[in-house]
Amino acid sequence: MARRKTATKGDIREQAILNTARELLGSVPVGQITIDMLAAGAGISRSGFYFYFDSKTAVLEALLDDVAEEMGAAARRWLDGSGDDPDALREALAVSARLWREHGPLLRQALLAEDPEFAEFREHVVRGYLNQVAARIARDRSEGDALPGPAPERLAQALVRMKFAVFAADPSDEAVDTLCAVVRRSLYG
Amino acid sequence: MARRKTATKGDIREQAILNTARELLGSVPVGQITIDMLAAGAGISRSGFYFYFDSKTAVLEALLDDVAEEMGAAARRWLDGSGDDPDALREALAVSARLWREHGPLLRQALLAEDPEFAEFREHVVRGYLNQVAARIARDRSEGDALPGPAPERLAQALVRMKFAVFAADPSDEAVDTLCAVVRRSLYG
DNA sequence: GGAATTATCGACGCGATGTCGACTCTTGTA
DNA sequence: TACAAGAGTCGACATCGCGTCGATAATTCC
Repeated sequence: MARRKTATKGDIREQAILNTARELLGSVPVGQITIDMLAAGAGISRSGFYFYFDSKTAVLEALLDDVAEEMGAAARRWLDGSGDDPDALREALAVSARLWREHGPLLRQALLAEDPEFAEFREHVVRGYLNQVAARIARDRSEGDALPGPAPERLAQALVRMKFAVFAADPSDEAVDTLCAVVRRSLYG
Repeated sequence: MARRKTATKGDIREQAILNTARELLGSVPVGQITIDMLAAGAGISRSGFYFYFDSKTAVLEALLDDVAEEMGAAARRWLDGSGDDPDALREALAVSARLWREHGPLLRQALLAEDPEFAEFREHVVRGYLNQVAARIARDRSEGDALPGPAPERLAQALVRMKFAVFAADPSDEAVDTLCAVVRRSLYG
């Protein structure tokens, strides 16, 4: 569905800001990225930046949006399956690890940002993910595939947060193995 | 061992700053605490603050030092034991949860601060804790108490980071139960 | 080809940080 | 006890990053 004939100048600039942010995240601690840098990278003045985004945080949020989607897609297969499915689980974790490797600074920032607006967004995303995992656990339990134990929501919270925390510190393949093992043991014994 | 006759004026002020920080942490988001507030709370001018601390971060670090010590002490009993010891484990986790309830903002801040100096301190502390847990796991394994599985260091990392992440989000008694269950299942089946 | 809309900038005011030099206490000691 | 050295304190700066405003330039659309 063609929305507009040509990308407006503004669209280009907006992308330029986003791209600059992506690049900077690779080399500069997120806390030290300044609106000046973003604007300069996009070839506009600092005050011009505000035409496109309300704040630095808004930029990060836009970036995070994309990554969060990939993250969700990566887990879909395991989430939709049932019973102990090592392959699906490992694949989901492996993709997740890759995303953490590629977007570490951004995701780490997302994980702990104090900014209320940002925090709300994060909690919303995490909450959704948590619910899906909890549902998966409840399903397995009711079908007799998974062991009884802590409430599904609680267990989901522990495992999901473990995943985030471990990948934040070390998104390696070994970490994937370890998480796989802990998750399977916690759910299926 | 009496070190000094009287606490010097400076010592008192330093404590006053620390106390002010403690109080503020209970009511103001850590990111919004300003040196002004700290100084005012201690009854000195903003520039006077710098006589005692190099920065806001230095104050937080001093506070964290204390809490970290309590945290370590809380885990000692379980760390020094061996085999599946639900009581010791639960007690360690329960005390930990209490500390998170009491010092949540500070600990959360510590968990994610970007400040390089602070981050180094944190990693040092976490690293030490990780090693102790890894040693505990290795010991249990070699004595045949714990199941084989991922390398002790890896497993320790996953479990410890899970603990931090879960308590950061929710240091409740239910969380203690859940963590207890996951840890025991991961180690002893 | 001119009115609306879109894009851009410089200048301003704000709040926080950190530094400096000067001033005032305190304290030990000659 | 006087007084020098050090401890403690402060106000005045200089700096930086943020966000806003009003003016202006570029573009699009009728």
